[in-house]
Amino acid sequence: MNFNEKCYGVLSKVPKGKITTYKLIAEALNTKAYRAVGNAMNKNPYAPEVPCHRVVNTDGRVGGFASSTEKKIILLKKEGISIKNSRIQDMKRYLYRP
DNA sequence: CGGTTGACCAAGT
DNA sequence: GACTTGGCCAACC
Repeated sequence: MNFNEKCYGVLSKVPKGKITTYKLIAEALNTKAYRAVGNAMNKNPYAPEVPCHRVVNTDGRVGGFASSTEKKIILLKKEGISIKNSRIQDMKRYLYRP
């Protein structure tokens, strides 16, 4: 099992309507490679299976997305998360921590 | 094997 | 708030 698969494994546990952060994923894997986690998401071969759009930055920013940040925001809004100016509103409310 | 790159983070200005 | 700096770790030349 390589690093990326572990990331996908953790991410797939995030329920719909909630979000998590790159840092939390790294912590769940018992490592500090939040940056490498971002790389893993960018590749994301398990596209529909792994909801990579539910991963945001620790400071409440949405972060990036392979297609476009806008697309990510739309998806999150559809899940019931309010976003303003690429930032999560009330992130604590939606945050899912392992 | 070293250097660069990123969907990052924390602390400083 | 916004922007900069230094640090971090895996993947890829």
